[in-house]
Amino acid sequence: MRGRADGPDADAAGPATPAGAVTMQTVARLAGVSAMTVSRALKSDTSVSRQTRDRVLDVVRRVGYVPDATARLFSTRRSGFVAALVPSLNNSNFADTVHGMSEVFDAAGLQMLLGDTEYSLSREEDLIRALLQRRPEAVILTGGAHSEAARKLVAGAGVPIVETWDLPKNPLGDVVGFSNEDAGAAMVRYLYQRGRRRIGFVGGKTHFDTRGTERRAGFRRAARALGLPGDRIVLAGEPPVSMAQGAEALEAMLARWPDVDAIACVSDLSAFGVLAECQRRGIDVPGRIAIAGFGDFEVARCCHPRLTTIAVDCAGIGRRAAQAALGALDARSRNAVREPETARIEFRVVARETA
Amino acid sequence: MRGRADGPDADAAGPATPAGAVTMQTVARLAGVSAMTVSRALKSDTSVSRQTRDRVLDVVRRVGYVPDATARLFSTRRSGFVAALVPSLNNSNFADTVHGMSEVFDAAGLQMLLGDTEYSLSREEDLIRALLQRRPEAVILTGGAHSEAARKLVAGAGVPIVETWDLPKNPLGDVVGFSNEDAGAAMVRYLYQRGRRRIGFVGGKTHFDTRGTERRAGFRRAARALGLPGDRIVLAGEPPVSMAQGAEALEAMLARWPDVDAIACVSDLSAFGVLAECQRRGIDVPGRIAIAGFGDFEVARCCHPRLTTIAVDCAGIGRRAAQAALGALDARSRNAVREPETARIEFRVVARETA
DNA sequence: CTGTTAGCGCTTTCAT
DNA sequence: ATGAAAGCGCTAACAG
Repeated sequence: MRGRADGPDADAAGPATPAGAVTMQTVARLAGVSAMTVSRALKSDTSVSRQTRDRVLDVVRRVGYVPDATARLFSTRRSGFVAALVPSLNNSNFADTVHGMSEVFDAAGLQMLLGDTEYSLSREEDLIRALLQRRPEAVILTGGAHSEAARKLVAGAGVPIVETWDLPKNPLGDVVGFSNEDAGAAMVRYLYQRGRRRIGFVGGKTHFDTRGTERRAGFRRAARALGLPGDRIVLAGEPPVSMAQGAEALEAMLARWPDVDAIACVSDLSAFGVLAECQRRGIDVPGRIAIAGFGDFEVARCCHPRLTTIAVDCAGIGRRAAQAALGALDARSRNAVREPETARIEFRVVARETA
Repeated sequence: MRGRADGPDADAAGPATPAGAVTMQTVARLAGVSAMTVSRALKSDTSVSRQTRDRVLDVVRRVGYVPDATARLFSTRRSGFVAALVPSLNNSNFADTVHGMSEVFDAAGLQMLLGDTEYSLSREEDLIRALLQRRPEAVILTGGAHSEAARKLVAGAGVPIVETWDLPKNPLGDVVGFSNEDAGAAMVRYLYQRGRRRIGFVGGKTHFDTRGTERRAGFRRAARALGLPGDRIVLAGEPPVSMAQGAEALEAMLARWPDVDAIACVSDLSAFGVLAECQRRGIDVPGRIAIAGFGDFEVARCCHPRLTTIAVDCAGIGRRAAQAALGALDARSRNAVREPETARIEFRVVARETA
């Protein structure tokens, strides 16, 4: 029990540490030492006698004392937090990236404060505003597109910034990403190589998903460079484009360009939707239409036929982003100069059965 | 700019609020008022003259002052945090639940501290230990199975606790869930109704995924009650069971029980794996084998043929769990008594094309 | 080895 | 309408 003393009335707001809760003082009193000694005993400071430490730790166990990280970090003028924003937590690619980050940050004793921008720049700005009030020691953003206000906010926070999943023109700090445009182009070239000449693209409607937009731009550029039509583009809806929207996009694509012989999709989710819809309509894949996705989602590896896609080391992006943040933090603590770096992550076309 | 004064040396740990950063004091000085007045102006306290407020807010904007939530909440003896643990963030069902929670908590001005237990009770315990140091104002756990130490820890924190996605025998506080055993049983009865008599089950190996284990128990119970064999169970690997493991499980199932005419799976992911493998082998679904999943994942709604499954309102679980936490917090703040409640969430069999 | 003092940035409370 | 003092739980720095 945290042993809230039975004070007359509870705090109005439901305090996390109600008056009368066990604090370091309580432990100190019970152990007959000063708070400072408790503090030292807790951090295995060698300058506490074995005897004293044992006595203190015993009390700690008995009363179930849990140190208050907020107070500790506050007094240290640190927050122990890192803020990380992703377009969606309900997306296996970003979930993997978050997982990669948390591995590294956990080991460094930093807590992650997660935000889900829902592919909206204004929501990103709001989240940044809210999260900065927690004084994160570093901020990790997805992509390079941010509102002007958001850029000012994070830049003004004076903490390391890492942008991921993209190669921004004007980075705010470190970058761990890859060129989504190149990825889009690579897929077109792959399809060309496989003999496809009438290639379409299925993507998201708006520019909020800048990565998707860039893949589309890469599609167009590469198609034209190869002398293919680059205008066979179906915008399937707001990002993130779902499987169902992929299915609908097939319909739209066939209505407008019935002779399409390959469809590159902004993600495996929409690609799988296209595939399923082809199966429903009895369209042979890849016989009549080849399909390609992006992201190497689990479904792409498992479905039948297996989806050709582009694989990126999502968790690796997260780990490297976290390491970059730690590197910047470390340089700062050593008062060293450290130029922000851009790490280009590999992507590769994974040839499977649909294209 | 947070305007770090050019102090001689930065703090050793890369402080979130380095000495010399803009604080309320700075703003106060620049506006020629006391910190207290700044504080009031910021919270639109009416007891500040329009003039003064404007002047203060002007300075705030000019220097880009961002209030320090840690300090504010610390002084209020609150944390503004809610801790939420899920078995996996990379699982659309739980991601939806988290999303539902964050909707409600955002509106209440509470920040979520997320933890990913990776289906491990010991990791759950570690996470609880770590998160409690942040003094969350409420704790939301998935399921009712926790280590003894974990139970003690959260119970001792003296904050509202909500358990989700299950109906624990000995709840720690509020519950928002459903009987996974009933869900497993319901699917068997559905398959029976559709004429299936040789039903198998594909699930996870260990007991860490208690929800999966319960669905399996429900399968067995219902099968026996109907006079069917209840032992056709393939354990496909550690939870969460992947699509690929589902595919492997089909092989194992057919090797041992070649006449199986229906396969109920612990989740849509494994079910989809089974489906894809059937397609690969030219096994007619549902002609020769019916397949059923759980969770109504996106892939289940979109694949071909569409997966029969069990749907749960995942986001709703999150919202209701958050509301329960807020309810408990509110009662506490009003010093009212409030008995923890158990909310039974509906689930329903969604009949589609695979069964 | 242990204790004392001061203070982190903010708000609550009481004065003015 | 505004300010001054005290303190939230903890630790850095210095004393002993």
